[in-house]
Amino acid sequence: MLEFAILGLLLETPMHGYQLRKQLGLRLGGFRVFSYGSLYPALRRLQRAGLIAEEEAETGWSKRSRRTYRISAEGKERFAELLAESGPQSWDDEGFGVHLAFFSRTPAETRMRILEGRRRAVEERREGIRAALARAGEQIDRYTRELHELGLDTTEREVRWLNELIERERHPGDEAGPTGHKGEPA
Amino acid sequence: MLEFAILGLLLETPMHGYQLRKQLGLRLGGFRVFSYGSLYPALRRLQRAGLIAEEEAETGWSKRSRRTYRISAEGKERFAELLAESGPQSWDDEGFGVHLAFFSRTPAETRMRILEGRRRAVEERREGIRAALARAGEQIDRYTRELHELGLDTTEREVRWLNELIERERHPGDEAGPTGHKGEPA
DNA sequence: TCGAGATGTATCGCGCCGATATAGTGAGGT
DNA sequence: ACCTCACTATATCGGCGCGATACATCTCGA
Repeated sequence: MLEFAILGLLLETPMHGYQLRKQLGLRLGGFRVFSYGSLYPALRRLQRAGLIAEEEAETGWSKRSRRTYRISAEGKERFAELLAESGPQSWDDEGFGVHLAFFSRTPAETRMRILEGRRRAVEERREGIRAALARAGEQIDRYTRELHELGLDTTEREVRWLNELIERERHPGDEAGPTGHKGEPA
Repeated sequence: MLEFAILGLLLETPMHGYQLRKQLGLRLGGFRVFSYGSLYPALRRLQRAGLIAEEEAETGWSKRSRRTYRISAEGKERFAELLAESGPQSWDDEGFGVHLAFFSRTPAETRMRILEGRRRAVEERREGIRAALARAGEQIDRYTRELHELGLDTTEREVRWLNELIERERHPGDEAGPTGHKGEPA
């Protein structure tokens, strides 16, 4: 997932590690932050695989060491492949978020599969919570119950949110309304 | 976190790994599921540390291998320590959820610190999202914006939810109303 | 001038994940 | 009577990401 995100960012512009991490945080909207302990190893993996390359330091560097990375042709291919894929890793919290960050570049068909897969995953989580809430009945810890209720509310909202996105995917061109994503009847 | 949860469950009743995992899923309401690849190593760590012990198979087992674990005196002490602690690991999604699952056993003072720490963490995430939304302005990807808006909504709700819990901690005894956790004025 | 804070790269140990292997148990169907 | 399927149960492996930590440079204002 990190590698996917790195490729996506480097596709737009070359960067070095530090910038990459900031951009990652920005693009992912704080819902996910990767640490350097993940980032640098990931960069080396990508480099070893030939998907990214270090840029030559054209400017006459005095001291300060920085390595600017640029995506390679193979990297672009790989990114396109990853973009078109959908599977369990695109449905969990993290994978979905990262995929969504590059959704404009994602083929429409894949978008649909990811959205529906995600919906299924969230519905399953919701049912899990419902089950726990029901099974535990009266004897359940008060705080746990509250947490479950929050979880229920959150998952229900996300399902509704996904339904809207899916609906819009099905009827493109209805995007006229200014951010009219609140106020649906049900 | 896993070890904390295991101790908490074993405090109630001895169990073997498989049951432990199911209970974990149930108690945590599906918001968190630990895999066996985490569970069994954790059990061995706890056993090595002397916090849990394997029960002798009293019943004349024929074949089926199962190991029933029971919490030790040291384990109980350790659990009490963990219960009373609060720190960054109690404020992230996972840590908070696990802590909450044993909140009834948690000292009131610690409950307060955890609740407030969590609120702070969620508020920070919320501000991170707001910043990303503002900074990106108009040029931001449509889907990313939607995701951020969902995240904003979710974090705002969680803050409100936390405020209610905190308020109730401050005024114990007002628990009369039946699940009246919806419909607060602000 | 000098120190704080941002920029920048890097590594280490460890916890957790997903996949996988292995196998006993119990209920239902045919 | 037999078979198969789902469930119960334990265990390991490689790999990824985390938090902590270390180190060095650059920038700007007191």
